[in-house]
Amino acid sequence: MNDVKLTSTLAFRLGTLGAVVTERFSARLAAHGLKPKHVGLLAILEAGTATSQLDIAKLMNVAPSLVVSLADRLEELGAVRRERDPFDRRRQTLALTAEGRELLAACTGAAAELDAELTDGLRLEEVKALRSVLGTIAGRSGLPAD
Amino acid sequence: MNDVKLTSTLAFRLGTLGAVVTERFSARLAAHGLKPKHVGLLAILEAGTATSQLDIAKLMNVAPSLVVSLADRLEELGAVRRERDPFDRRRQTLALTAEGRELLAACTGAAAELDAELTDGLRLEEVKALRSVLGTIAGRSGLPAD
DNA sequence: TCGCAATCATTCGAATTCTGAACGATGCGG
DNA sequence: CCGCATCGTTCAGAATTCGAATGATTGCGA
Repeated sequence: MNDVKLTSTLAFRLGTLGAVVTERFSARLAAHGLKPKHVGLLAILEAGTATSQLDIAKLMNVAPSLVVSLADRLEELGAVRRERDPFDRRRQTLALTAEGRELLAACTGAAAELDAELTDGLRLEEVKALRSVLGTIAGRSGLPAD
Repeated sequence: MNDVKLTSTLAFRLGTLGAVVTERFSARLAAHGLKPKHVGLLAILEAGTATSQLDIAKLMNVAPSLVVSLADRLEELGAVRRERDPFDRRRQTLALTAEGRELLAACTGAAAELDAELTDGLRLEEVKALRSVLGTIAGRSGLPAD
């Protein structure tokens, strides 16, 4: 008989740990008036992976209508400008403003702080290995790998 | 200047990856009529970490009222029996039934399958290291460490 | 022993988050 | 020019979770 513990499976652990970490990240982001998904959108814009709202929705695995409200909020904060694509006026292009870059940097800093808490006491090589393996798993799951 | 990418922070990656993995786990669980939290509850019962609903709620970082509906569902499936604690009749203790054990085993198997998909192609030592590090991070975050 | 505050489970209304089905505007092939 | 697909938007509602109110029970202090 196989007596694997549920709590030691990656599936369960990544799920629960992900929820806890997101919660903590979200708490830090609250100071900036943002939620994790807002920051995820900013990161996509900075990476240049997508600019139209529909493409962003696909990258984020999220309904296009959700991108609308995320963009609304970000525009309200001056982090993002909405521009009609002149070559296809159906498309709304989202452009990162200078404030948007600052905001993203601040939020990335918050994430880095949280990282420091999470990995406190761990050996550097362990953390590097962790990042590396999570990167490959993420990449294989359709998420950005680096 | 520090040009850390948001997507490479553990905070963000654990969050997004956790969401994706939970989604996939949830899809497999649907065949058994359960959600991840139901299975988490069953795992707590099997581990014997808590039996009263309130203690379970604390362990799961969840409102007591949510445990009620989770337990309702599990009782409905015959996976769990509700018994009044004879020494404190305010307390409802949840007891795993034989079916509950089977169900948990099946769900743990589903998680293990998912693990295999996630770690396919990775070296065994990498996976072991991943489990180990995630275990310590989880333990430090108030989650079961093994 | 009586009464009162605390504890536990439960119910229920509400907040949050997200999706999916419309709809209008725009682009494109014939 | 017309039908049809695409994109953004709106909006109703599904899903999940919490928090406050309630009732039953307990334990404690006077």
